Amino acid sequence: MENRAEVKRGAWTKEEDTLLRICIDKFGEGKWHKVPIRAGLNRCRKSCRLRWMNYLRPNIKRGYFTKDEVDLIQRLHKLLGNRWSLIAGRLPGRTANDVKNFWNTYINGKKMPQLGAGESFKVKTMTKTKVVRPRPRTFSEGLGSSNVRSIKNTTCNVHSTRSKFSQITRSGLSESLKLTGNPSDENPKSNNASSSALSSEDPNNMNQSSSSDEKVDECVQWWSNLLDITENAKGTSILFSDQDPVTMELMPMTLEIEDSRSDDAIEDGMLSLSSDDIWELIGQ
DNA sequence: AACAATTACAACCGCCACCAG
DNA sequence: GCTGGTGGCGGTTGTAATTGT
Repeated sequence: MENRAEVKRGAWTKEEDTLLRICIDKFGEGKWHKVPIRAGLNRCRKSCRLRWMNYLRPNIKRGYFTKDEVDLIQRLHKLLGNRWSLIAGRLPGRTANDVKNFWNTYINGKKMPQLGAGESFKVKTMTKTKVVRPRPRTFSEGLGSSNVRSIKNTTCNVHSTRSKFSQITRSGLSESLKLTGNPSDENPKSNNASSSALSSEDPNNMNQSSSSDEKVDECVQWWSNLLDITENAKGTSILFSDQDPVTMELMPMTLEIEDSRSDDAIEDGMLSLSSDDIWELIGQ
């Protein structure tokens, strides 16, 4: 544990940056408690990690946010709330701190965003929206409605206008996620992999994989698909069919749906949603 | 030019989850 | 099951730079 009175605080000098960079180059990321000693820095582990993650790490993009980035931040924030690390994970080169600062400065504060050269984007006024936040939930307790029981053993098939037909199946995924709601949260070390996986995502290829190496991709696909829903909700329906009992624990959106539906909405284990339902859920 | 106010963002703090012993 | 160490996150603060008066 660091002694606050003894470690240096405040702005980093170039010399400190150099020492930290050399240390990471030599030993790699991680083992942050050893970094101050290895690097010869009189800084706490957290400070070293933060400096590296937010400033020194290669490929960090600095400067103006582009229109596309702003748009993506807004949409992801609508979905995820203040889950800055998750949002930043979908913005290559941007750090969670950058995104958070940007949001607090420009969007939350209703100010104009910084734009790339030639951009004419004007950020629209944000209104309070219903955020679909992933939270670990179980069907067996707490909710207690008949609907919960009726769709307890389900998987989720998502039909969207763009992806034609996408099936989200997460067999094996629950193991890696330990049955909690947020893929990236539960596996933070996969964030980089998630970002890279997104670059090659194929919205038409959402089928499950049994390989453990591809679990991260499935996590990404889950979020991608959810985002897809928000973009293409017109004419979208979500259907539940009998399968995989753990799947629903990873589907907070369906839980939201479930909570608000009447018994009539479910027929033969299937729940259909109109586009209005979807828009309501995502706060449009 | 001097000072005040505002902006931008780096850095810190406290908390939480996970894991090993 | 408990505890301490660690990594990671979101909220908040500090402060240098910029802008306004």
